[in-house]
Amino acid sequence: MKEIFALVDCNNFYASCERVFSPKLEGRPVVVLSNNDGCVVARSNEAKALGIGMGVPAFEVEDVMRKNGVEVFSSNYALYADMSSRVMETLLTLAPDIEIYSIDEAFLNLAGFNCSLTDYGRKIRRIVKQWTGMPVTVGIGRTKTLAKIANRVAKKSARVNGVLDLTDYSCLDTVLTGTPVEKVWTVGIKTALKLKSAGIKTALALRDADISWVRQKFGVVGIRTVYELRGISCYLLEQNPPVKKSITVSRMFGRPVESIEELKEAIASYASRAGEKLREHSLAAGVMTVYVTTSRFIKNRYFNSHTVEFAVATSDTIELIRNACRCIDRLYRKGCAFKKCGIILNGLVSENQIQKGLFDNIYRLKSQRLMQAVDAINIRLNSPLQWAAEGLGQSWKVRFKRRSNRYTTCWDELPEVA
DNA sequence: TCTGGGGTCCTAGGACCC
DNA sequence: TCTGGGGTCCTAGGACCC
Repeated sequence: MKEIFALVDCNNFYASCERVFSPKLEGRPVVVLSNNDGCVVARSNEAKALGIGMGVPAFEVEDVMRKNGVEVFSSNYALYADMSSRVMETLLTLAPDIEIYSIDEAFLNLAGFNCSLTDYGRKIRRIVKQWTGMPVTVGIGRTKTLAKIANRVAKKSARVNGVLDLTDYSCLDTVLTGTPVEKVWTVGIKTALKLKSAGIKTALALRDADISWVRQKFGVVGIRTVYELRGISCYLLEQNPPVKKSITVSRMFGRPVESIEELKEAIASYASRAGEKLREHSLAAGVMTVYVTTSRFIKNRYFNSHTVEFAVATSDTIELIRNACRCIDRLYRKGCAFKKCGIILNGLVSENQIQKGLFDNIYRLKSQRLMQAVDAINIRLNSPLQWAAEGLGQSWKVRFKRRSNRYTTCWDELPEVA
């Protein structure tokens, strides 16, 4: 049986999450900012119409936002993650095989559905909106790449009412002609430039490009994209989330950090979070990299990193913090105004496949029990336990000046009905 | 003054082995 | 004088995704 993919994509996801619990935002321009209220990461259609671009620094659009009364929010990850799982659970009732592709997108396998796929797409839209409040768009195609293109067109064209089915679609060539090559999935900024300089400007031109030339210039990724545009599926539905290969925790600071003590507090708190993530996935890390950096936007940027290998893979927060702080001792440079630091864990292994060490002198069982106890307590507490190394004041912490309430995950912040 | 965070895959090139 | 060839593994960096 031939594959049929539907891509269900939440419209302006973060902005729509804010609207669900604040209906007065309906019809108004809404913008959500990244960590530290730095960049624009989501915009309602009204905000897009004002010319506010994706990813632009907030300070660059401050004037236009103020003049037009744009509603501005800091990122509220607790809310967005919870809304995402509500949407995904709803989709699971509408199609048995789904791949959760990102926080706001899922691929559905619609092969074998004996009905009008357009009608089914409309049903998906209606039910997701009714059950979760989230507006979504549905694009349908014979490959993931074509489903992506269908979704993009459905978002832009009011005529199709949020659903476009490109399987057996008579105007497929017209759609591909109207799709700039840089909008094709897997074609990024560099590849698009190379393609355009070779005269390939649309998805249609890429579909009809010479395959050996594509292989030579763009490798197997390029080949797959061309085949996908031709309706030959190269990317299958992946229902089981792949095993993690790395875990990163990094944040910009709320203000420049110059003292080694504060740098250590920050890295300790990221190491603590990294340990939690390891244990959430029942993993242990064999390798840890710590990096520090000053601003990307100054001339004499200082960036440095240091990697340590653990003799025995670990998920023990105390061990992570101790080693991360040692890394900071090596990386710190006096007089630098640090803007960010981070920790990357690699060499991940399942916690029941840890290779024991002959000369290991750490009492692992004890530390394991301690971590279990800490995790269990933190699940129940609103403000989690902290390690002393994380510091008390934490004035370096990221800013979230305009965060909305965590309506769905925090008892103190439930929506109120007047 | 102010510029996010967390991932994956692929490839080329070096190290190393027989 | 003359210095092979083929294979694997690992890593860093590039490119891309949301």
